[in-house]
Amino acid sequence: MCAERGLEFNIRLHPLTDMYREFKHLNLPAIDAEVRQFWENEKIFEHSVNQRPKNNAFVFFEGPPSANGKPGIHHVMARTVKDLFCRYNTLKGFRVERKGGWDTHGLPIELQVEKELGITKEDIGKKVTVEEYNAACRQTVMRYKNLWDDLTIRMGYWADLDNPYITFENEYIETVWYLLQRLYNKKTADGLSFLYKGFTIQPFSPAAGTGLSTHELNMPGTYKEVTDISAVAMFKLKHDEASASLFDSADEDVRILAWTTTPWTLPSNVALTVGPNIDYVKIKTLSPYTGAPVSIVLAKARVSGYFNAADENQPLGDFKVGDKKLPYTIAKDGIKGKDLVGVRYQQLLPTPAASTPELEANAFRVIPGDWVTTEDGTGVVHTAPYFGADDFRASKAAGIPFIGLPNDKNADLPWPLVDRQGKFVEEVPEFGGRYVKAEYYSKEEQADKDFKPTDLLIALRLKEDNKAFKIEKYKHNYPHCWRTDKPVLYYPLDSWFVRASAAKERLAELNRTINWQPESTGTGRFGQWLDNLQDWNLSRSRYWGIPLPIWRTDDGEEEICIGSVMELNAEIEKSVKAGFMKSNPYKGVLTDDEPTLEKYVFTGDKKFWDILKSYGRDNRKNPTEAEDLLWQALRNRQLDNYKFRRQHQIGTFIADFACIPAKLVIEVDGEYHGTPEQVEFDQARTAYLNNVGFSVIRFTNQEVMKNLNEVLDKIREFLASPPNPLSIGEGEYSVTPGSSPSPMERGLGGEADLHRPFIDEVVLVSPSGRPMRRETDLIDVWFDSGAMPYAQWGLDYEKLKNGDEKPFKAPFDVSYPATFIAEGVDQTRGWFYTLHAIAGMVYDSVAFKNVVSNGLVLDKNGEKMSKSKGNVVDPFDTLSEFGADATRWYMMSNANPWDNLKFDTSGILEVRNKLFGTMYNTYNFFALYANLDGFKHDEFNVFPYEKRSELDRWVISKLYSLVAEYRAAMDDYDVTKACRAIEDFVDEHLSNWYVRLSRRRFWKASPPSPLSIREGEHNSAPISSPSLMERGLGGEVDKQAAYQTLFECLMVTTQLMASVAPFFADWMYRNLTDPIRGAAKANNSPLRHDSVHLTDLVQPDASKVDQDLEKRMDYAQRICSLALSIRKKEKLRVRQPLQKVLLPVLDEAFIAEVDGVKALILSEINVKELEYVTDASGLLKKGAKANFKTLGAKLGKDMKDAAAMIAGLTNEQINDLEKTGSLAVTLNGNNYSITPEDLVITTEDLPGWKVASEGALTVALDVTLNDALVAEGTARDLVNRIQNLRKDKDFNVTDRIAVRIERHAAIEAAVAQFGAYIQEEVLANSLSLADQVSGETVELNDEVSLVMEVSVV
RNA sequence: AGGGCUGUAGCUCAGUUGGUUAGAGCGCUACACUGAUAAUGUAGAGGUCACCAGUUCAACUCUGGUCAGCCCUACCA
Repeated sequence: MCAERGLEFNIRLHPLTDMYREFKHLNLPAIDAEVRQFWENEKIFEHSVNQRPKNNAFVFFEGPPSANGKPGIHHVMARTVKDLFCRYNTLKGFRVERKGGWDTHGLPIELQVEKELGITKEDIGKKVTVEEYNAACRQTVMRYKNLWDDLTIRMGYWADLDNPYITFENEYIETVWYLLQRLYNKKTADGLSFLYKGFTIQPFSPAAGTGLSTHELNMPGTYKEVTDISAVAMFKLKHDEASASLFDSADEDVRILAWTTTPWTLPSNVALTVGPNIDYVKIKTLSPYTGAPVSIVLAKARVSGYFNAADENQPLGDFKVGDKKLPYTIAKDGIKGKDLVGVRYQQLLPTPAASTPELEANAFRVIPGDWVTTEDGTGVVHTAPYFGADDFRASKAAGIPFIGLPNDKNADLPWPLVDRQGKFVEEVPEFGGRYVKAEYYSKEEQADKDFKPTDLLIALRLKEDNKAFKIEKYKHNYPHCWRTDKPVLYYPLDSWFVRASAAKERLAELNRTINWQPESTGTGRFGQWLDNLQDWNLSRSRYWGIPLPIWRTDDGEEEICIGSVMELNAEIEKSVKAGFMKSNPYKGVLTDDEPTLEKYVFTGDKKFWDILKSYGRDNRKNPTEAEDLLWQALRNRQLDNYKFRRQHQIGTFIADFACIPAKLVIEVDGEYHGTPEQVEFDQARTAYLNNVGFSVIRFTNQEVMKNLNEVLDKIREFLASPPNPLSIGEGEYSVTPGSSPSPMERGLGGEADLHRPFIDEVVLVSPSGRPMRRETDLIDVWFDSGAMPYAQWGLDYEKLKNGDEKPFKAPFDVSYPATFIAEGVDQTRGWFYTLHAIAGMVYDSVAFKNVVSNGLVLDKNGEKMSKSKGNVVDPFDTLSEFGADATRWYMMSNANPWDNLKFDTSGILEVRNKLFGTMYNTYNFFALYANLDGFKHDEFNVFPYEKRSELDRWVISKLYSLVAEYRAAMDDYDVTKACRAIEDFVDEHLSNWYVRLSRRRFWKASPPSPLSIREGEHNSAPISSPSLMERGLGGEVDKQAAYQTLFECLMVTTQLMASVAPFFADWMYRNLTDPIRGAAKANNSPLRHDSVHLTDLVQPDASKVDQDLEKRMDYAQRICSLALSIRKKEKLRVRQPLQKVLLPVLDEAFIAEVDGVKALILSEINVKELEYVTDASGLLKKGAKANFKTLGAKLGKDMKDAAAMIAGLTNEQINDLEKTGSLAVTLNGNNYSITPEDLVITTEDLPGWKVASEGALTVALDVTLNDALVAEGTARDLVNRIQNLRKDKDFNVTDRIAVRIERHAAIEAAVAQFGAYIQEEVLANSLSLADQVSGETVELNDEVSLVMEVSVV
């Protein structure tokens, strides 16, 4: 008996014995903790990556999270997907590097900072400086980094956290600049740059004086239902060649109707847009407000919106202004939109100051637009390009000029007629100076009884001038500025764009090579988005983000786009020479020859490790005077024989002098240490060194130079009585890079920062010698994330100088493009798009080959989780309660990752019980007996498969079918399918069939006892149920086979589970291999690895799969199920043996197949004989049903009649058909020949037997009992009762006992005939009947109770 | 508004190229088993496959439309 059995679960990393560990309970969180510790101690993650060859990479990109918010349960979901495919491919032998990353820029961070500082955007630069503001962002952005790291570790997400890329680092920013420069230099076939400045119509809040991002526009409550004044304006046509067909006579007043909900845009109207394929009509009617006769043009489908059919063809003369009935006549029908294109009209509300010849020549005409509909309005869209994005596009496409006040800098882009405060410019007649929206006036002004919104005034003007057809109030949703709560205008703003539209086709083409999971996201959401790709607006007028690296002269004539810090430096040097700048603040930043200590130390990054050393070497060569002086006194163990080192690396720092044995660091400060940043840096350094056990003594240069002896005395003093015991000798320091506070944690920026405001101070010189200033925009943070494949490595200046197309640091060359990425489906147009767009445009490549987009995590009622609803699930609580594995498995198996998950912890419980509980039980079962028998798996002495029993070979076959299925699903990135296949195997096949049927094999022959029946003698035992010999090989050999089979099942299943359930699988693996690992290591065998995550994934092995065997076993399972259901119906307990089961023969192979599993069946259903019935017996009554699949194709319309006919076939007809192989049939005059394949033949009945059937399979059971059967049943009941007593009394499994039973007629026969059997089963040395027994009273059945005495001998 | 996903048992989900008895697990009910035992097994009840039309001999499956939930993108005038 294992020493550990009976003890509570305890954590132990290394087994004390060479036995299999046994456990009392399954405790997944405890397993997590144990394995986590093991991974950390043994650096399993690092090994799992490093042991794989570099030239066999599976490339994964981490979509960086932003650490300014807390992680949620949905992150567990997303990261599980990422983690498991990385693990899976590691097991397949790939090297899977997982560089972590942090997204640090963006509006959410800025908004959070503004909230915390209590400021608005307008205050930046006033109440706080840009520098302070950005410093605050820098601090905020990593606020919850610790929580994130904790989650990463606890959920078992393997990623390199020590070495992340961080988007605010100079090196990252620089690489982004490089990419932008490539876009800038890239030209379309027409010579247009891929990075250009242009006008765009953007949401704009005049009240706040700022543009709004789409993010801001999507904030809750932004869209409000408002009532605006809408106008249908009448645009009077000019009579010319283009419009001639619309005129009946030259003096006819023909007008086009157009509807608007923003009348204030009418003075800016320059075009009318019609749908080219929409039908329009000309109607003769009267102007409703003036009564003047007019001919109007509008979409035919919209006529009913303005006219009542009853008024058609009524005399016009009857109408009086104010009448509701407006008579009309359709004067011309069948006008297509395209017929209207080119027709000119008179400007509706002219602004003389805005008039230009260009405008007169090219504006005020009808243009086409595909987006025009006839759902409302008139089917004609009033088009004012400055105030509508669609309008803007349509006008541009049609070559319509813009309208506005003359712009002397750019004649093509006149100033809008509405200014940035939302007022009409003064030059607009009648309305100049008025706010275009009523809401922009103060409450008092709006409350005035004479107050009229501008829209209304314009509408009234139109009415008066006979230019309005209909004025009415209109309710609709309109976006509002979330900050000021006032309506947003769409307004033209200067922006920098990426000309993505020019790469549209290529991007779509590249997309078709990507494997999307699910596919529909790629073809649907993403594909269609690409098909309608617009240019990418990069500009953001914010502060905390990557600055646009473009400098321009004031007139915009000369400009430069900077692609690296190296280039920036060169340009700054020129500028310094030209006198535009005093000095170069970026000197030395990021250049290879001059790495700065601060740069590398602050990033907390591993890559500086080596550089740090060389930095130290360089310092040694160029000591300061004071350092040199001190060194001369310390070197060569001069000072009390202590060995000192100079410029020595300790952790993440270079110490000026260090005495390792004494754990002392001596710093000699130069004058340059006076700046606040350096003081802070020094303090941080001291804190860090103290933290790792070093003391720091600090001297100034002066102290050393003037009083060297005093300095030396102080050092001696310290060495004499060091605060720390001299416990550590010279050797390794386990100081991990990254453990020092990094700048993001400390909020340091510094002058060499490429962010605003520092970069804004750079003024460059143009080729013609004029100053160039930076375009103040930042770039869209999405560009940051899309640039990560390149920027995570940074620029390699050597490659850059050599003109390398991809001048990025190693290992970029083997890390691009990604084999696999994963992220939430909400990233489709975010990260997925930006990755794709940049890769496609810059390198004509995909950025990723396979992508899994996962869905949302909703609460259990299917509602979105939100703080306000209070239904947010804390991932840490979940992990603590259920463990990482059950949570991960639940998330992957419950629904496809791309479907939304209704997160319900009862689902996790289910997974825990069903899968993990079953695996655990199965293992514990194995361990219990393996320990009892001293079984150890021997990798080099595997019992040949072909000699194992049917049952063993069957489960092995199932196992390797599972391996194949699993690998296929995983290779297809379909983890749900893979998980479910494993669940099915573990529960259905391994536990419920294999282990259940094998139980006896493990305990029966052991321990050896005088009374136990040798397998070979089993046939002579009174019980005639199938022997072990029949089931398998029997005896010790069979037992070894059973152990090995079960071991293999557990081991392989464990390995398959390892990707999704990494903790449990490793725990299981180690439990299974602990007793043999020593030997495995010595032999270098497959199980030598310390962790399952270091092993090689089991290969599919077709030779172990036996389809026929699986089919046989399937018969066995179905036959048993049917037989048991008969027992159930007849109320015959399974312990009661029955004499015979009958099976009608289905086909020729049937007998041979069932014979193979006959023993199993008989044992399982406790029946003595199995007999096959054939036609010849005459017992069978057959029925037939049509096989629709084969017959349907043959018969077509006659199918229904055929089905009825076949159902009516007699026994003889069916037998005939089977014998002759065909049956001629005539249906509805058509002749057909029916073959046996066209029928499904079933056995309907076996007269006189109890029958059950499923499909074609039928089972009949002989339920008659005789005395012998009853006695045997009773004997088994007795065994059962005695075993219960053994258990109640807590006897050991191996205890021998004596049994005395009260004499009773009901059991006499059983004991007389089956006494030996009973003794054998219950390990009884004696069994006797007595008149007087003192012991427990046990119910044998409803009528009989017995007293039994059971005692250990 | 457009695009996408989803809709099958009380709940969570399967359902292959269309084929006639639509499955699994959980839950529920009943029973069995009792050397895997705080386990396990068997059986039963439970369905208008969201709705409507169409194609077809035959539709959960294909087509069109409607409805509902969710996501993304959105000033349709």
